[in-house]
Amino acid sequence: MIDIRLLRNDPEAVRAAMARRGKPELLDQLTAAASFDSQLREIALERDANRNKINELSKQVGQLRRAGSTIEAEAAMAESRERGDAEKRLAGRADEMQARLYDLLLRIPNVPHPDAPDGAGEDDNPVVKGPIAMPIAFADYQQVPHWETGSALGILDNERAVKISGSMFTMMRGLGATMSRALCQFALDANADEFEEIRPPSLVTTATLTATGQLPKFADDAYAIERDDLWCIPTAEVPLTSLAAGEILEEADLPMKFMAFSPCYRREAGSAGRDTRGMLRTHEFDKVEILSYATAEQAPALLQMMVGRAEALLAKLELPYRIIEICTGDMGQSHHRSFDLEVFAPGSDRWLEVSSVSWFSDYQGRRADMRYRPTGEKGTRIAHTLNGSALAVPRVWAAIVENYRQADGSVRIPDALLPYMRGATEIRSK
RNA sequence: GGAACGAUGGCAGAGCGGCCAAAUGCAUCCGCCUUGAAAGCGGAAGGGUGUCACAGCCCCGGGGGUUCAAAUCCCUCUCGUUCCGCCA
Repeated sequence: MIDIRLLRNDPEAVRAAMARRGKPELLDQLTAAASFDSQLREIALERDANRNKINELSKQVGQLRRAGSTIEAEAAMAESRERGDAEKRLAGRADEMQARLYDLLLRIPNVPHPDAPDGAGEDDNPVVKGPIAMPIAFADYQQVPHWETGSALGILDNERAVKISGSMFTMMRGLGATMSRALCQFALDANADEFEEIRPPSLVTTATLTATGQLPKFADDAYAIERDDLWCIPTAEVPLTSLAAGEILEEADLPMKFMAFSPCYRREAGSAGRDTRGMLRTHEFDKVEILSYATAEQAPALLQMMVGRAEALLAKLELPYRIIEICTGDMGQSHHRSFDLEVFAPGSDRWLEVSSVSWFSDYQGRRADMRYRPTGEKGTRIAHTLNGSALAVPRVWAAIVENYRQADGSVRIPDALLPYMRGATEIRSK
């Protein structure tokens, strides 16, 4: 959520920042929120004054009773009773206004960081680094889509995945399955020096999915288990962000860094027909996520650090990659500043987004009610959150199968994964 | 799924419908004492909203109700503990 006080005190600054997202309706939402807010404050003021009077009268009743002044006590009770009706009416209106304001605020996206590049959509995202390790030309034998190589080698069996679960599910077999797990282990091991490993639940409550920003606006993208009022997580970001929900942290403990392996579930409601071949877009996939809680001051350096962490994995896997920054028109709802890492897949002949690292400022922290106590200061502040995919398995798997394909149709295992492959150095058909 | 009990400040733990934002202990912070520390003594200290600052208002798991007045009574939900049932 954006800071309603900031909108109240400096509406022009918020509007100017929000305008950079290029969606005029957002400005209308800001206007509506500001109007609800001022109405709410007006009613609350009146309600509180009335409550104060009731509280005072009630106190008097007790005192008068004890003093034996029954008649005066009766009078105070009568007056207080009358005010009770006004209290009900005012409280009802205030609650209603509060609910409307809250619901609206949940749907308003974060404001972009001043340094985030302007742009209308994904075509305007600037490349900020790379391409790195990009060959001048790819060999013919590399320009084979991973789904062809995968089924030829028996490591990808999407036909049966579809039989079992329907379209847009995938299944790896043999050394393909092993390599999938190897990628996760590799990503976890590479970050274990600084990030605490968490194995979070994959099913979460509505409140948890609201904190990160998926709800209420993007309910169609998530799998719901309605009978139990639970949701399948689309990323480990969701449970990790709510780890400290409702808590007050100490500044001395920040930044806090976590990593988690988890399955990720996505309905892909808006992308029917896209990337239907292979495993570039599936309803369920594995991912290792890294995430930090931080102060506002610590966040920018952490963002760079986390981009560096994700990059290091691609470099160690010796895949061709580049880093792009997300422009204001393409930014996700919760994002304040965001970078994507892309790997080139010569068989699919395209760049694949394999990681997204973002700073959410206090947007998620406010939704999750996650604060910290600044050392030597009174009060609390909303914690900042940052997260990123360390490694999303299927697309990296696909990129490896294409980049590492050899002239005889086999696939060499990247050196970085050798410790996790039970001695296998390549994958070839039996 | 059934039964019983429970949920109060960082933790533990009192709390008669009004004198309760809430005793006490531990932990924390600041003084005094001490060469320094411990002990001892004295003091400070919850969160939110709101205000220039006060005031005011809200918060005793969530929601609802009774009452002039609710941490306290009633209903309900959630969670926890124990026992039973089931089960990787």
